[in-house]
Amino acid sequence: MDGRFKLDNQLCFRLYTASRLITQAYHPLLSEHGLTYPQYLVLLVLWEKDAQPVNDIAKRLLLETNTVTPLLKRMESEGILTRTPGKKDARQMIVKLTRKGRGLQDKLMNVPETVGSAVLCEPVTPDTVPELFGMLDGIIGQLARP
Amino acid sequence: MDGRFKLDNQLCFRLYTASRLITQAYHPLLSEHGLTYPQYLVLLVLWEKDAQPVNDIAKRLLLETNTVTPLLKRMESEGILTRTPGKKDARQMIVKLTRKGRGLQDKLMNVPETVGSAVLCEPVTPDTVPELFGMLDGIIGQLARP
DNA sequence: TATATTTGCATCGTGAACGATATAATTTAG
DNA sequence: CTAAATTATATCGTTCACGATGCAAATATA
Repeated sequence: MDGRFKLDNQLCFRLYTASRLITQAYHPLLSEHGLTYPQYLVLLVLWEKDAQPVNDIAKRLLLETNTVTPLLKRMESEGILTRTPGKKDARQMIVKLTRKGRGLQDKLMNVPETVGSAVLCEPVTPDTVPELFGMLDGIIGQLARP
Repeated sequence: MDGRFKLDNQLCFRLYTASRLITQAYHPLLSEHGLTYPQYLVLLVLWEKDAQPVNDIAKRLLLETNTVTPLLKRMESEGILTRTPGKKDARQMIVKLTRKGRGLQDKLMNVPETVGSAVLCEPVTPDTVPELFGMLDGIIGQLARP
């Protein structure tokens, strides 16, 4: 018996599962405001810097525009943001938060801490989280296509 | 400025991205054999123990049956496995690999190592991987609903 | 042994991901 | 100044995830 195919030896399965479970932890907090987790990520990007073209948002999230475009259109129809053609470059769609989109920040103020504390456990503490960040950043840097 | 909403401070975004990127790394290796990554996970489960009911497979992968059922039906139509009603309990569908499903193990023999080595980087080495495993298992154990 | 509850699986609808492809605007070359 | 190449975004098709719901078989309860 080789062990190379054992599920319990797979890094990817752990990442995949941990990612899914944390997303599930966000779900009740976000759906209360009509948001999904990827939509929340878009909000994080736009709260940091408003009025960005689709491409910049996609690059920041390491996603393709064919994933982000429909997501933004759903958020637009919810009145969270607007998509307007750029003036300098008519190909670009500039994405801008509405008042409602900006206002969501106040309503979600407690989300990061709620989820953060739900994740804390013996091997994952404020002390060890930087180490975890470092390893995940290493993997991401290794695999992200530039 | 608070920092709580900074994308770069989010554990979940890192997990989500790392998971997606590793799955992408599997993609060319698996699609060559007509497989997706979740289908590969099902194979890992069945290679370890063949002839399991849907529920056991779902539990092992921490997925719901409404995710696993369509996935298994696609694999069935590819001739990778069979689904037959259980004899003791007629509600259970027993999932069993075909010769083709078992044979895939040989064809995918090099996959774990290929992906594994693609992920290795400065902060993620054979020495530090157990630490990463421990932290991810901690998070999963914390969030998995029993 | 009827009836109620639980269990195992399936169906349905929605929203991602993502490869492949299309389209229009911009930039570059000739 | 055109024609070709590039860029920004969008569309399409397939496959997950997953909440909600349905249904039939099995089990528990009265």
